[in-house]
Amino acid sequence: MKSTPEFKVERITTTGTLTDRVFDALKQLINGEDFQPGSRLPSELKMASRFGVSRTVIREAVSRLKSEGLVESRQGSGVFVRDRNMHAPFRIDPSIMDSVQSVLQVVELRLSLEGEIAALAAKRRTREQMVAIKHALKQIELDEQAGKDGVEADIVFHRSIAEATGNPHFLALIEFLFNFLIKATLITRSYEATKAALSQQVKEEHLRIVDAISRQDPEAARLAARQHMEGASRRLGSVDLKRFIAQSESQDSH
Amino acid sequence: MKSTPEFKVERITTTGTLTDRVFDALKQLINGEDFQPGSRLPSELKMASRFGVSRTVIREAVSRLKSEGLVESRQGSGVFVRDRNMHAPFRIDPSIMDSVQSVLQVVELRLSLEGEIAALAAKRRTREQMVAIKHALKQIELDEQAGKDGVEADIVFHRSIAEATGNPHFLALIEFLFNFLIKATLITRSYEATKAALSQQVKEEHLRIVDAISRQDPEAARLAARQHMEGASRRLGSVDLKRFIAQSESQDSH
DNA sequence: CTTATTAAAGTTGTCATACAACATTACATG
DNA sequence: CATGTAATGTTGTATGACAACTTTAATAAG
Repeated sequence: MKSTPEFKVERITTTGTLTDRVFDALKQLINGEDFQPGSRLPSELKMASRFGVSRTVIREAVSRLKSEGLVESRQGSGVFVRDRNMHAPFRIDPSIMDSVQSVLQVVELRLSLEGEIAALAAKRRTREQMVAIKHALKQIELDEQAGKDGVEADIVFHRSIAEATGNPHFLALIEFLFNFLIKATLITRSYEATKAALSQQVKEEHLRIVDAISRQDPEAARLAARQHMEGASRRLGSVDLKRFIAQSESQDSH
Repeated sequence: MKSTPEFKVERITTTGTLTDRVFDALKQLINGEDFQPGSRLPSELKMASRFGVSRTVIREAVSRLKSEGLVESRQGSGVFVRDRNMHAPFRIDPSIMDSVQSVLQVVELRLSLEGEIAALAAKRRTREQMVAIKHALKQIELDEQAGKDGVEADIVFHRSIAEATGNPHFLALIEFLFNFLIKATLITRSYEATKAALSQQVKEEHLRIVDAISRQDPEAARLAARQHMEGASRRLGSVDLKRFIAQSESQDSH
């Protein structure tokens, strides 16, 4: 059992509750070089003293670290840094989504996945799933005609395709990525709506995907989905994103 | 502001600390149908009473829910279920990794990504990154000669390719997936090591990937990486996984 | 001296109480 | 009815106590 490394507390400067702040500080500490897997954090009382907060705050912060899979506690013994494990989640730090580059990186990840998702959907889709996909595509059109932004309908469309992969992880991951791309999707769709030619192109791209899935042609589906996402990425890149990102930030600060 | 829905507490039966158990129960409740985004959880005191635990336990559990992005608290007002947001993590439930099908589904997700990663690495890799990739490939061989299982070296190899994408999300996501596939990788490599012909095939697959990246040929890199991962998946599928999964489970129960 | 047993100290998990800071509701006044 | 004040309710934090467990230290026995 490794000894408790030297505990260096830097002044907590972030905003939020004390628990939030201690959690952030401990997380950084653990992700640093001093606390290797297996090493033991100082006792709750010592940490409370070091941070200048009550034991309650420490316990709440440590409870969160446990949820992140970063530590495990053993009653009577202490709190220990965990090895790489299946409990740690995959996250994208929301605070980085204030740069155009970061948005495009997330878009790129999604782009990579959508091609694969469409190919698998073409292989595995059931009749019912095909009906749902076609219905979702139709709903995009109905929403547009009703004057809506179409973002939710677009998400439902892509979700219906991900469901047809029969692999829940594709669905969960794409849903996860939607969270980061709602604003970007809104931007893209707004831009596409300003030009009839673009709008038509997007419809055709969607149709090509659906057609390939219907025909159960994975290669065509992959290609169509990639081309659609690449087109969307290009269209996103041709819009001045900064204005929208500034809005996004003010919205998130409530 | 929506009213607080009816609060139905089912007897907590799972193991772990009370905080763990209340957290699980609340999470299920929130993911159910009664608590829509915007709705308010009962007050801490009421939940403590309902669950038959102290307010401390509730607070610790709610602190975790906040970390999961599932709720937000407003001092003086209450705890509210959040909309879809960028704070919620992507997780794969470790408990499902006890079935062969689930392992193969995670493998499939990784398979999809590795092709895209290799293609991007071929487009973007720097000289230094190319050196690191070749070095990592050499290290696999050295580890095998030293009698090691080669799992860590294999991970380092794939990691070096993901780094060459220049997109941190691919790297982070593939690292995340490694956590679930360590055992499967061990199984595959063990099986591959039992037959000289297989072992040679894997080396050639690796070489083909590295060659394509070196030549900066994205299509060849994508194809080579997909073929390698498909081969690995087939090889994994031809092993009796159940024995190993049983072992994995007993290891995780400490 | 070595080994085994017991006691003491330390640590996490939970409970209870109190107060600060904030929000909501109820009541009184013009 | 609108406005202001008081009362009540809720989250955030601190403190103290005790239970359940682990580790270390002290003591007794061979």
